Amino acid sequence: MTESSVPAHRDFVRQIIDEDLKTEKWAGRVHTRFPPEPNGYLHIGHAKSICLNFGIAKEYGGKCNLRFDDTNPEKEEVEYVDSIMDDVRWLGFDWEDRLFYASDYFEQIYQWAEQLIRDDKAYVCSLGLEEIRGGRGSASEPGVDSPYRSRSVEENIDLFRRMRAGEFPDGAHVLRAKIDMAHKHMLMRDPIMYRIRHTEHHRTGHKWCIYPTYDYTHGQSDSIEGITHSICTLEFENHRPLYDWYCDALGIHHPQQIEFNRLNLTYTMMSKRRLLELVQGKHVHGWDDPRIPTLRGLRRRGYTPESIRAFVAYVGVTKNNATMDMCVLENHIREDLNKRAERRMGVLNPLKVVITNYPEDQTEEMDAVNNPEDATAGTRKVPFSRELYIERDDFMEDPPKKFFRLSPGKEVRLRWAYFVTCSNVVKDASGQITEIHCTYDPATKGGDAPDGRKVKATLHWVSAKHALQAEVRLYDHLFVKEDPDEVSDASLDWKSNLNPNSLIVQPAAMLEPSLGLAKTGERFQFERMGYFCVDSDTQGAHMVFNRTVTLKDQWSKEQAKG
RNA sequence: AACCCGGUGGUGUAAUGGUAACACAUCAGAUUUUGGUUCUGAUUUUCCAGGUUCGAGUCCUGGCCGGGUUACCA
Repeated sequence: MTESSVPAHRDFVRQIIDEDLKTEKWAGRVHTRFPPEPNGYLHIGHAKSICLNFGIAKEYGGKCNLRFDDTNPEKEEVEYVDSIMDDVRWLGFDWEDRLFYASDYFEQIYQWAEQLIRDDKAYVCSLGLEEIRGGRGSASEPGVDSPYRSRSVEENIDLFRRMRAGEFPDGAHVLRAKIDMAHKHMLMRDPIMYRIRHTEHHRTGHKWCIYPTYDYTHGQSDSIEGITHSICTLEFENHRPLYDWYCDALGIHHPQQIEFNRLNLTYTMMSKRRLLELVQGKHVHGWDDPRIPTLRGLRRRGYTPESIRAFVAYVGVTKNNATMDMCVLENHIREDLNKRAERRMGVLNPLKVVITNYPEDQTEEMDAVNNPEDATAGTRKVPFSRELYIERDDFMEDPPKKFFRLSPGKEVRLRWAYFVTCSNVVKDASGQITEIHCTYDPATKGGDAPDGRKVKATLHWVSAKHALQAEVRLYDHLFVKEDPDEVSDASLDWKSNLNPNSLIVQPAAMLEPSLGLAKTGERFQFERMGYFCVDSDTQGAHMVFNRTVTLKDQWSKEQAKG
């Protein structure tokens, strides 16, 4: 599972590359690329592609390019370009000097289009959008040839040049490949190569008013960059014949397209379109909302790049439709943070405790271990005094059998401090517990009983007068269903499965004072509660923490059983 | 519907014609100054039917089921 170890198992993509190296298909070269369209933010599904492409390049001593697939000016923006570069770097990958844009190749791609026209493999079609669709036929019936299919090379070249020159309005003409209107692949029935769009492009401005389509751009871009293995997701499998057709028709370097399965996760969704809908519909607070699986969201939530890389390596690469359990992702961040995160005490839902036999004005500094998994993390001092806060869930007046924590007459350990026994429960007029009274055993200082007696539970606590009050945001699954698309009746859609409790804010959690020094992004384990990180909303003394993930919790499972 | 691709425990991934395995999840237990961590054990698997073979999860044929595609998006 560790990412440094060389995996014994070779997934099918690596097996293909092994074979290519053996047969010297590419003269020993391995060159991949990660080709995002800058029309949205990257999510953990993209992380799989990034790790695969950059990872393979690294393993084989090859190269991986970052290339923006920016052929549709209507949807693409610089904002996305910048965020994508930032996310790829954050994940831990480096494209060195190989930052490219498909739009850099527009001139070459245009010249190749003229070449195809001259070779009688492309023509300008002046049918309208609906007519083109209609003419394409259907799965059961072949399409019919466009009346413009037999235009002369001269007329095609003239028309195409005038398209480029801006003589025609949007939609007046398109350039189509001349393949076969009866082909069994609908995609091969004279696909569109160029469309007229009088739209400003985020990089080329108004230089172009005709833009090439994905199919007529992607393989050519790969070819120009000398890519050997063009790795993409399964939904492009159908496009491979076209990819191959263009490379062959042009007679240019012809990379091999390989398709792998995309990552799906339970209780969330990866669709760019739906993520956009969540953001624009204000169902979440932006692209970096810690509840959505964008890389920025996960980052803000407290996920480390290491944990995401390890997770992605764990899920593997196949051609199966696969949905990973969210708990597997959560286990990876737990595993990472268990080793690295220092422990602190934080009471999320405070209940006042008075140690009645503890001196009024006394304060003691207790020694606390920072990380039991890492001796080099050292220790810290935690102030202890007569009035404390403990977790409200750690006390029950009338506990069930398997409840080990504090209840009347029961003795528990306060971590790194003393054994205490509950002597009294104080309630308000409505019967709400307002505070509890305990006595402590001075002989148990530090948390060990010299007489060897045991307690069943250890509680975290914070000294009331030393406590740092902070806002803590508790996150849960974005959706209540494993599969957000599962709805009880057809009038409902996936949004009806949004979890109304995916964010619960604790405005006044009580934290141990050492946390006041924590910086934005810093991660801790709040003992017994989970892993937390300092949110970017932190302003001076007003600190905000995000819960990355809870600790595994046997007691909550016990409770769920009823 | 057509075309393309897939079906191995609950989930994901191995086994590359030779004993079906690993991880997570679930359950039970041990250890524990976190009901965390760690450790031990248990439960549960080759879609179906034929064929080839000494031998099939793997190869072949036919079915069944699931997904993708059928855009002037990528």
